[in-house]
Amino acid sequence: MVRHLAPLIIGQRVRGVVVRRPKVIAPTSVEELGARLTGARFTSLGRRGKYLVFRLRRSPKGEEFALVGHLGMTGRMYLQPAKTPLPKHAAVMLDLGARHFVYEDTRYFGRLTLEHTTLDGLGPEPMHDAFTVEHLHAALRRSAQPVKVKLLDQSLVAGVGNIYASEALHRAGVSPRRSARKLTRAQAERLHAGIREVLSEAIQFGSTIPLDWAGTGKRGGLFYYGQPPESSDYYTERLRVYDRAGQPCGQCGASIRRFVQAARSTFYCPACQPR
DNA sequence: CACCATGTTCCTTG
DNA sequence: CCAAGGAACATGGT
Repeated sequence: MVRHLAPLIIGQRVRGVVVRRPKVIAPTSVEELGARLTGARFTSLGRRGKYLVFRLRRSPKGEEFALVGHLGMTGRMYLQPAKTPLPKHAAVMLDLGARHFVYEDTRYFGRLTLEHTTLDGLGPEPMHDAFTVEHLHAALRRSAQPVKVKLLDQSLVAGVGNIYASEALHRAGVSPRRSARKLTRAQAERLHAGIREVLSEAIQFGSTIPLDWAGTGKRGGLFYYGQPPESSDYYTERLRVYDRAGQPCGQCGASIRRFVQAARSTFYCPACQPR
């Protein structure tokens, strides 16, 4: 998403701001967001964990400030022609002149705010050098929680969500039920590799297929993980366990199982990931 | 009607 | 102070 949006918005000037759901900009107020953004230009766009970090400044030599976005589970961010009406669940719209930047979110779990201190609590980027096997192993040792639950902790490593937590554990051959502190060094190594593999492939996948950035397609915009439609070369199945309960494991043929941990679904292969 | 959903934060309990 | 568990947030799909 960052790679898609960056060239579209960098250099663009915000002419106006419309907030339809004040909740998503909290604790920033509607007045504050409008005052800060109106007249400012985007200078860069980056990402930290699951957060998008927009940088803007109000004049060529003015001080940069950050606008932080998060998509929650159903968020979408895209540009559309200025004349196109806003979607039903548009949360925020930034008027860029000929085009409008739209943040829509059916469940309104996401954010687009000037508040950025939440970034300080994030763990290392999984694809950066700071995320080492040693870091992962040491961080896991401090908790008795099941390893799957710990992978969702964004202070341990930033950016692994519920889908990829199950996927990474399957690649590592580690049971999601295993207590984090009981992982061996060898398991931590495989999990470290599994996390990087699954994220690399997901990013590769996302940049290879024509994603529906406007979220208007049937398969819902940002990414797709269901059954591949009959006549499409794009949507080859890529998830090995997530949402595949009852289906055979691609590695061993055993039936994939689902159970609930910390109120989230976990999927695993009982044969490849024994307790 | 019941249950499920890609996430985070807040509250309570120990 | 911390860890852990559960509810809350809000809407739509099955």
